Amino acid sequence: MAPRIVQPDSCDVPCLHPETVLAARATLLPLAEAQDLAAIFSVLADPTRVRIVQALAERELCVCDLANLVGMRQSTVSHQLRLLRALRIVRFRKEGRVAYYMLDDAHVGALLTQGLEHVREAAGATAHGRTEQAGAA
Amino acid sequence: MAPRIVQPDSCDVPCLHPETVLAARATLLPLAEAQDLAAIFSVLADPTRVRIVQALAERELCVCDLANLVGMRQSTVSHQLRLLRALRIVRFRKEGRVAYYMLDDAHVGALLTQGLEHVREAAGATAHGRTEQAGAA
DNA sequence: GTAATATATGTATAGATGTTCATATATAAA
DNA sequence: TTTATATATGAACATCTATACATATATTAC
Repeated sequence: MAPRIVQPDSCDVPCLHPETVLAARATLLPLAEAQDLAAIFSVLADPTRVRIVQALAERELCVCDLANLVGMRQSTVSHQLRLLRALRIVRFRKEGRVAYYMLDDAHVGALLTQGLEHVREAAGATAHGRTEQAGAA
Repeated sequence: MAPRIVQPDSCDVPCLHPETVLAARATLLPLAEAQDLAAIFSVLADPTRVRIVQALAERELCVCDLANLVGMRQSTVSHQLRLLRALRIVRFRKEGRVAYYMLDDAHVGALLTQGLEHVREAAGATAHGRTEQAGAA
């Protein structure tokens, strides 16, 4: 995300409203916190993971069932589950050689639900990347 | 996000619990919806954008002030603002040659707030990308 | 023991992303 | 008109990411 960490002493442009910036800086999220936050949202920033998380929010599923559900390779799903496990988003119980995954983070489930409401409200007016040309790009 | 769109007819692995999968498929998010959702979360999946959005949630700021605030080049901020504009997350008013940006999407602001609560609750137990190795990626 | 199978992991790769520099555009000032 | 400046945009580049294939590991069945 940060190819070249240059981060100049302050900036390359002059500050038009130094006092406003100073005030804003007082409530600016610390970088570390911004990174944590970004990390959480990154979890749901992928359609496949969104589906996995949403599916697991309703019932536990084994890996091959998940693969069938989302229509992707077992290894693909396994990689995503590893990521979700590392972030404590999901956990699993093992029964013989079958691993049953379930959600382990109510936060993320709640975020997903809230996001879903927004998408359904907006209903194509806002964040589409499909038919509409998503803004004045 | 989908380098090779292979999407086999169903899957490469057998289904251990066909009925469960069938049930899950009934409530599975349609791909389009999952993509919209992922797109929204992608907005906040970057620390710089998180900071920009959070700052603009409190007050309007011009581009160069924002650049100073987040410690990045003017062009960098401008590119991010373009993205945020395209997704209707922010809007701006122009006064002379100065562009004052402000938040234009309460949804995203709310998501950010909710996410922030979670981060502060978890307080380093969950989604860090710093000292802990946030995932064996 | 061997064979079968569910899951995990190593590696490769195409595509996406965030940042930068250089430059264009637009507006104000002289 | 010329100059200065705030913002936007084009292009390049390093890095990250999501997927796939191949294979390893673990567990059950034989």
